[in-house]
Amino acid sequence: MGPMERRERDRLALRRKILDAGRRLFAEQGYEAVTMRTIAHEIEYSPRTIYLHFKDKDDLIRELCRQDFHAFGTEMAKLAGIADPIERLRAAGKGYAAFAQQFPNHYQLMFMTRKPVVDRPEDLEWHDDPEADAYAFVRACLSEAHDKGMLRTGWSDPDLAAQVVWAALHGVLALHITHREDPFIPWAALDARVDGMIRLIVSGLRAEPPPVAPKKS
Amino acid sequence: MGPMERRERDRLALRRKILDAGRRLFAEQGYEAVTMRTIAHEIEYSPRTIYLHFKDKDDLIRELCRQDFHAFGTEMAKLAGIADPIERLRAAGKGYAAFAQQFPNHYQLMFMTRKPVVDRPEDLEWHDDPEADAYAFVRACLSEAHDKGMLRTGWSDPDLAAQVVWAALHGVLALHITHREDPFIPWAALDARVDGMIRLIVSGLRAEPPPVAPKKS
DNA sequence: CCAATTTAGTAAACCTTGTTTACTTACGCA
DNA sequence: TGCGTAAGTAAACAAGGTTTACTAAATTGG
Repeated sequence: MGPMERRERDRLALRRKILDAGRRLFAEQGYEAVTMRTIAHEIEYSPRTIYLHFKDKDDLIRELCRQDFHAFGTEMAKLAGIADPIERLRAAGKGYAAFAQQFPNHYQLMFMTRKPVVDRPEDLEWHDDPEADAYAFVRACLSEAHDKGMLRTGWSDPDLAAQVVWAALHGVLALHITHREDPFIPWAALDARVDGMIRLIVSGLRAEPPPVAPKKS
Repeated sequence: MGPMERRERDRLALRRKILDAGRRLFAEQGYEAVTMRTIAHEIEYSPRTIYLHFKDKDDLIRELCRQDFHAFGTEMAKLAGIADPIERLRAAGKGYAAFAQQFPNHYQLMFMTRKPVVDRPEDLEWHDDPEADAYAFVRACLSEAHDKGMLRTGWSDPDLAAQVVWAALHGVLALHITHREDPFIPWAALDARVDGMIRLIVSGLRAEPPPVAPKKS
């Protein structure tokens, strides 16, 4: 543990400090309201110092998103214990909406901001793992539901199904975040819209109970 | 028609010139990429001149949005001839998606940008008119469908239904616009997603054919 | 231990962009 | 003709992302 190690440790500590301050400030005030100068002031370093750790503001944001995506994916994965894939999906939808409601600025950064394409291959490696990637989780639920014959015909492509389901919920949250104060729309309560959308998704996807039920006759 | 009238005419002509240049540039390059200086240069006036017609950049944008919303609403109203309210809704969904696909920057401005609350009452007056307000159009379709018993139980609130339906489609288009180049998601074709969403909406909302059909037995 | 080099950090400047101030010009009108 | 208002401009200001040029500290090779 020579001086080199300590320096590297200090370096990482400062990097983390920048990330933590950035996350906090962004969460509180949103992307545009937080300036590099603000972050620098917050951590008591000069603005230039941030650029020793991140190429630019976008790079910093992207790193925050990366971490948040990962944490979000592992959060989703905790629902893996629910046996019924459609119930699992329902729970995932509730969790997704709760996250967006609790951290609208993070949601905005993660799902409502166009990020220039990244080419670094290492950024891709954690994907497709349902343990860490929320999209893969949803896709897996729908794939399983389809294989068990629980879906209507026409939903055999798990990617298409996952994208439609994701988009449906995203729409509710995106409209809430951008238009929540719009006086033109007589908004129903957000919870009602989220529940309504989940209801729409489930009744739109789920196959009708085959003949009815064995009890009736 | 003295000189005063001519001056007023010139004034309005310049205002329109600014709006036209702004619309064109915004449509091509998006909100952030277009600067007041760009617009000024485009119309061959000094930047200051724009401020004689619009309070600030936001005011200019808002006026563009206002016009576009109105045009969009009247476009929707052309579908009023379709008798079946659910089919009418389906056609409106297709039209909505086509607009977003053709003018993604306008769509972004109109539906994906948070606009400070406006207090001018005259900006509200054209609302609730299904002839000019796309939201009111969708709401009316769903209200009619409900009254004709075409919807499942639980969709008696036309505002909630309209907001859920709108959000579902919006989600597809918003994700397309912000994440279309995201390498993390194996996107299905946009048309497939739009059609899938419309299918999901219709099968999620429409009441099942009552006992089956009189033909079967 | 000392000098050279690398590294971390800073102050000040640069550049772009929205916006305003202070001035000029042109025109209608008495 | 001269006055006042309206249209227009150049230049400046302010904010914010980013860079340049410099300083100081620490590591390292001899």
